Amino acid sequence: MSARARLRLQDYLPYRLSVASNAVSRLIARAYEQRFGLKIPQWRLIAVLADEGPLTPQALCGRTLMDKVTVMRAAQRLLQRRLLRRLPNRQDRRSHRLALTRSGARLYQQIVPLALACEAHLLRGVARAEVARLGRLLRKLERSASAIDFFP
Amino acid sequence: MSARARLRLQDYLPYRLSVASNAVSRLIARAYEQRFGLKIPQWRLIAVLADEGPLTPQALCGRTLMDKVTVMRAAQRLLQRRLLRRLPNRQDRRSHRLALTRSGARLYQQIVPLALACEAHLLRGVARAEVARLGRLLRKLERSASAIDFFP
DNA sequence: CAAATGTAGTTACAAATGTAACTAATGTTA
DNA sequence: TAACATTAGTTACATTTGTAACTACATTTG
Repeated sequence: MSARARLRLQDYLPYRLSVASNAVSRLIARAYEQRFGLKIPQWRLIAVLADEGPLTPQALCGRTLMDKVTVMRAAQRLLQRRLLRRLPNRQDRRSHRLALTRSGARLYQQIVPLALACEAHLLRGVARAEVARLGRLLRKLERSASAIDFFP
Repeated sequence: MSARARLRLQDYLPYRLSVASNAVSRLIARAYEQRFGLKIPQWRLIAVLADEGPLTPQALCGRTLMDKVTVMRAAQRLLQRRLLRRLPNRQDRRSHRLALTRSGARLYQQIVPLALACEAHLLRGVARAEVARLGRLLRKLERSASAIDFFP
């Protein structure tokens, strides 16, 4: 391939994906920060714990795909604010389970409508079927990108 | 809405988008870093300058959607490595235009095939029409997300 | 079961990123 | 045109984020 290859950044998928994701993250981050004083990792922990009940930090890493330091820092802040508390873990004394407190659960109930409204705003005018396709495609991209350690 | 609202993080679009974008960015970042010693912002400048010719930092902000400090830092590194050089700007003496050097252009020619291969790998098995739809959808999300300053 | 190895959570440090202040030039208008 | 406001680029600082070391417990294995 000696012919002068070219590439338009505007149409380059990784670029488009990054720009779109940054814009969306910014929007969400501001919304949660202003209203509830929550960073995105904190919100993610709350969302998962509300959905699945008490989990170890380890398990939270798996569910949120954030690394353990990120989970740790988010949890620390939430513990300070008494939105989470620690339950002992009999199976493994190195570990513990994190659980929402009453006020954590209340906060969750307040956030959900905002979260759903954000999503609805972003997807306004997009057909349900297309949203579903987008979801599947994003998962596929994620898998393809994670599948390899360094590129061919 | 007093009924106990719920939200599955796994199916929440902003979450999926963020996770997919992170995975892809990671992949690309490693590929460029290892082979060419380039960070993503540096690669973006090169890509745009190769495509459009000399531009001011200001103009590069517009094209790449990165802020001026990011552009500045990327440009600085590329100037050090003599992949870029500065051309004077007669219209405005505060400013200057950035241009690829010969070796910058050569590097670009080396990167393009890798960049295209990365994209192809990510999109393997996805129909052209679907790729096009994805592109449009990502642009739409970006616009919706940028359109408002803070949420309703 | 004792030594070695691995793992969960934590802490400390380094690098990247964003925000705000600064400088020099431009443009605006009274 | 002198004073004021704005803009491009830069620099400095604070925050965020990722990486690597550390501690306590658990698991493996000779």
